[in-house]
Amino acid sequence: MSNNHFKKGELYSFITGKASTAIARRLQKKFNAAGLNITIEQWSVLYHLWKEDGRSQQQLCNATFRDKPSITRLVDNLEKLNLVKRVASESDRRINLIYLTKQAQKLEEETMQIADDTLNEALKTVPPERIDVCKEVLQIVYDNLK
Amino acid sequence: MSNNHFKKGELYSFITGKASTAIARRLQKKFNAAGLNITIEQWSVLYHLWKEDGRSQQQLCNATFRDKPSITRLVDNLEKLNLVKRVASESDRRINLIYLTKQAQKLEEETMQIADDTLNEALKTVPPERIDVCKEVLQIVYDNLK
DNA sequence: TTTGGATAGTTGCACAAACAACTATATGTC
DNA sequence: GACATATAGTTGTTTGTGCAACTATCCAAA
Repeated sequence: MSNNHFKKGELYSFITGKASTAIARRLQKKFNAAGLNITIEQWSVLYHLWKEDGRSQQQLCNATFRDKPSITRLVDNLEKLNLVKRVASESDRRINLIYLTKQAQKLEEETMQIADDTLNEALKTVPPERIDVCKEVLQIVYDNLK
Repeated sequence: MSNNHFKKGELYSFITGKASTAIARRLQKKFNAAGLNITIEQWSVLYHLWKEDGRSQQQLCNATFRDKPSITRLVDNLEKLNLVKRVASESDRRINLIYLTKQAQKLEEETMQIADDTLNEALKTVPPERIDVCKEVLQIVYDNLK
């Protein structure tokens, strides 16, 4: 019978995700301080396009764990910022393939460095093996619920 | 020198908080399925009022890790739902003390049970000692950045 | 070949978050 | 007491999220 392990006082942070909220806020502040005019959510879309350019919006939904309207609007805003371009698929006209602009390609290195720094700040006092356990637990949580 | 421990592929989930997003969504669905007409964010405010009723909005900001405008609007919406009432402090007229209504008091048991169930689903396959490590790491992250 | 169901994407609406600018009240110092 | 400063809360704007309803396209079965 699983772990009736959580006392009331403990469940709150898990649900509200205070840690990831804190990380995201710090990262956003660093982006702003660097004069980078993008949101964390926009960055999370770019992140997956840097890994593989030309994904469809639906693929971005799966990758970013967002629903279709959210991606529609993130892509809208990224297009306004001239960071991506929608290109209709030739083989299936329902599909938009999303491509990075040159301007967006230039952002990869700097923003990844900032993200790296942010995580090092967040985790600087945590031994690597405990980080690994934490990552694994969060992955299991995600797999259990997704 | 800290842990240059994160390879690119690993930092994404930490930043985006996929696990806590998944938990929150599942909890929201369960609230909806139970006919409970409240959001997770509203619930998180009620949560702290159940622990101690009559807190000020500023205290709720600190407790929920939200800024003042966010709390103003959450309290607005909770008031519309007849779940809390703003009462001007006698000693300091800048302060609103927020009190639960009878209707909100009735929600505590049911919603806490649902939250408990949700976390048990999320963590059912995770050994307790690993959960503890994960909680500690997340707490440290929060303390490092808050 | 038509038709019915699935899939990709968009739009409208309500709610929430972050930031800046604002009002009102309190407090400490001269 | 007057003034500067700090604190509590509100409002406006932009951005993002979740849901439902919608359009367009594809595909498979009759």
